[in-house]
Amino acid sequence: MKNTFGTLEPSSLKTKRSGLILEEFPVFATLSKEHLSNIEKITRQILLKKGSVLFSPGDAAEGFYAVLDGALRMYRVSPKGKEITLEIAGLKSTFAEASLFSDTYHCFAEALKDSELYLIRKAEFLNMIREDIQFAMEWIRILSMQVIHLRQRIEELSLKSPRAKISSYIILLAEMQNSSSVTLPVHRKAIATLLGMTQETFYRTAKELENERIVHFDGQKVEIINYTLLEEMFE
Amino acid sequence: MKNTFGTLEPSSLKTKRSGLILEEFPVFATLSKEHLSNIEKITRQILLKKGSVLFSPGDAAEGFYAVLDGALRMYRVSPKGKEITLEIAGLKSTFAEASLFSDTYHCFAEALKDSELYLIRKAEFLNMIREDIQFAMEWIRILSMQVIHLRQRIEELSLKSPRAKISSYIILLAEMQNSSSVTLPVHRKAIATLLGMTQETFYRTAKELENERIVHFDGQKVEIINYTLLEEMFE
DNA sequence: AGCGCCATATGATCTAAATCATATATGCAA
DNA sequence: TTGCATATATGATTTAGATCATATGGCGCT
Repeated sequence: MKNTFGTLEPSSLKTKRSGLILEEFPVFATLSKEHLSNIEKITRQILLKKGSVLFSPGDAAEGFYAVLDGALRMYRVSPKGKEITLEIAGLKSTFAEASLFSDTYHCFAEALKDSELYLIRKAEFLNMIREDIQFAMEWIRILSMQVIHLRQRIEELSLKSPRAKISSYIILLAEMQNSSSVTLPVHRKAIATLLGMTQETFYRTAKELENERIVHFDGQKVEIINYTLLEEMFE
Repeated sequence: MKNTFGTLEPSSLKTKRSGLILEEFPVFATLSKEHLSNIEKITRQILLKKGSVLFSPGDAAEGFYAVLDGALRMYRVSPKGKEITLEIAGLKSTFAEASLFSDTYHCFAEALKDSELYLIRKAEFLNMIREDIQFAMEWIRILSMQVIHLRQRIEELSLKSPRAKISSYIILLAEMQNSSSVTLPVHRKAIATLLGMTQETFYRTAKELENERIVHFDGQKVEIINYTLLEEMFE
């Protein structure tokens, strides 16, 4: 099922772009055009077929990645073979930033859809930081924000009830996408795993929330009907 | 029970120290003596009584903290009043680093024991970074490591079975303390909460692991008897 | 020394979520 | 277009962990 590696034909790209592609990434929002353009100079485009594995634990860390199209899942495999999803990187998100200070990757990264990525090369990026204190400060800020975001994820996982977890996740998405109509980055099965529950429980609980007129699911779209009630789901 | 604030008499300090106190902090291990000494110049000593609250959500962020003695718990309170422990900061650990880029704290910090802290002042610290690219690079490395550490916590929480969580936590402690005989930073009740389970489940599961001759509990000490088996507890 | 509080500890019961089982819908591929 | 694989969906049963109850032990305070 999972290819060791897979590439797409460049011709299969939906859109041709020009200029500063990374500009649209929330994580880079505060960077100057010059910084962004400098980053884009040290990137390499990567096209991945759905199911293909980008890297595995122990692989030499080449840098970190920006998701231009598609979605990837980071996961580890326990000794007994159980997969634990660490993160889902959707559209306009970055992942594996910590690889800058590690020789190797420490988890699997697998494309959940056909995906287009930028690899931001490690050595070149570190040089950019070293030579530009302004940029270093920005990067420190970005990492600090990441720490805050991860703490939120931890909080989310600690909320034991499925409805609390799902509500928290939908609110997170709404904040990221800055809209009350959010798009699930990947299929529900993968989200269930990310939130540490079974598909069955996810579907059932989602249906409950829908019956209570708190949210409305329509394919990959989720409409938040009652934001206040949704926030109160944290028990 | 919880005081709004509480201080100890300086005379109650167990030890008088001199020189570079922060040198013994793993997180600062790679910093030069000069950097360390510069950091110590911008600290303020804080003494806290057990149960007192250092900061609450919304309080102006003064900086981050280093635990010289004692232990603190960071937690949030859900709308329904449930407390979620985000982190336990024990001896020689730091916390609230992300406050450098936030105007306010976003959780509660409560002393679980009488504690001695250094507050590392925000503005001064940011200046130190800005004026020293070497130091900035080190701080970026430290934040990156933090990101990795938080991801491990997420993985730990996703492991659903209590024995997997407890095993994972003991291994984490063993790695941090670099020994097969680890000391629990705080009482088990608090650890149970951190790991997202009830005290009862923690005690029971711990006893199981003890009966299976995998670990041995003796007060705050935990002896790892069979490291290999412990690692295999991740189901 | 004595009291009281809280951590530690364990049993009994209850319940929510996992598991097992299956059915329908949907998207992709031949 | 049909067919297969996979996502979505839901019911029945099982079970692990939460909850409730209660007991013991150790430490600090007066």
